[in-house]
Amino acid sequence: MRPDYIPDELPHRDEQISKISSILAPLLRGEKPNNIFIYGLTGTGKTAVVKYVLLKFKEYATKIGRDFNYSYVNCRYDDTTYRVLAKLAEGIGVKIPFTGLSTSEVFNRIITALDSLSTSLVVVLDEIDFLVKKRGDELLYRLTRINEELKGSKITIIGVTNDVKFMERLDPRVKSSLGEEEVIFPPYDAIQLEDILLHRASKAFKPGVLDEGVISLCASIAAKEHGDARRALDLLRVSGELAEREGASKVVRDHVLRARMEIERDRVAEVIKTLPLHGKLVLLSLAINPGGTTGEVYNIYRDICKSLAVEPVTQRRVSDIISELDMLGIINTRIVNRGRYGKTRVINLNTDSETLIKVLSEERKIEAFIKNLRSR
DNA sequence: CGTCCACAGGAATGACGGGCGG
DNA sequence: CCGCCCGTCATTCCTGTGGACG
Repeated sequence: MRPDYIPDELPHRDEQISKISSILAPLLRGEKPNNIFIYGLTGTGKTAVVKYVLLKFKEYATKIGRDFNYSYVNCRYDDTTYRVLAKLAEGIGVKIPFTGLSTSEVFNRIITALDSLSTSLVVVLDEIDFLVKKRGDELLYRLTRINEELKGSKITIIGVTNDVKFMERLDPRVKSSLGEEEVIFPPYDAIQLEDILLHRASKAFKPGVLDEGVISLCASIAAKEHGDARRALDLLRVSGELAEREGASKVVRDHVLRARMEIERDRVAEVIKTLPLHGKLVLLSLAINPGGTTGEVYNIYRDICKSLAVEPVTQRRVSDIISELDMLGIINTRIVNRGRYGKTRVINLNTDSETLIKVLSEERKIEAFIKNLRSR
């Protein structure tokens, strides 16, 4: 049930699998496939499909004696030019020290190795938007042009992202090269999610331990949250863990509902932990006064700052903090025009305010303030 | 029909701390 | 190893805006 598990069957992704396969087919004839750009929201199976297809290709290629190599790089974790290149080198069996070389030296070593190997290298750049956001598209540009320098081998790039606007930020030359082929992964609907869950559950759970309706409940909850299969699987897994912890003989619907709460609380707690102090204070103001406008929230925020003897930030900054909280999915904002009474944002919580306050009270500075608040 | 409210949100700039690269 | 650069948080100043009100 873990998110990094790659199943041997991927329901409802046949279309994407066959499309990617046909794009990569030239590999089996020893030719260079087009570069591929893959787009889809989180939990739509992008990574699993790409890994799956490459695995199958590798198996088959080995069998028919048409070998090729591939490297998988997750740019969220390997977010420097050096580390991406090192991963890439790893894919063709070139050892690169974890530090000490200049990037151009690594580049040269890769080129030399590729020339002598005369193979095809497929590079998967997962969450490629992270790389570009941090380093720009220079590396991408060089990678797309590398084939011109190579004699023996060819490189194919598969870029994966969930950022819609990603392509717009690219250099046009990189854009046209990377976007030779595009594959889109639509979100799953509730019925498809149910299928996926059934499929996985048959391997992870003993027959009969899942009560009736448990799977469809997980599926419908996840479908409402943008058809994210990872969320659906997490929900089922945590439900199971919850039931196990309690020594229950069956996983019932109630476990799912509680698992949902637990996941939500963990997620919120995780986000809040990394929030800067003023982010937390603004969130506290929001929890005290849900449904308020920016101005109202700012007044409450200032009061909180005063009683904590903290210097408040400007309203401009608070406005940005609210936007950030919105992006993180903790709150919901809506811009309203109230004519004579101005234009502002109405802010609603996405999470139960009690939960928020409970999590926030773990912050030392805020703890006392909340105790005080409670006693009134 | 023009005003003006209550902000949204862009641009320029700066302090600061950590990590990259030479 | 050390300086510089870059990302983050923040300020200041600013222009933009939909519609109720007079």
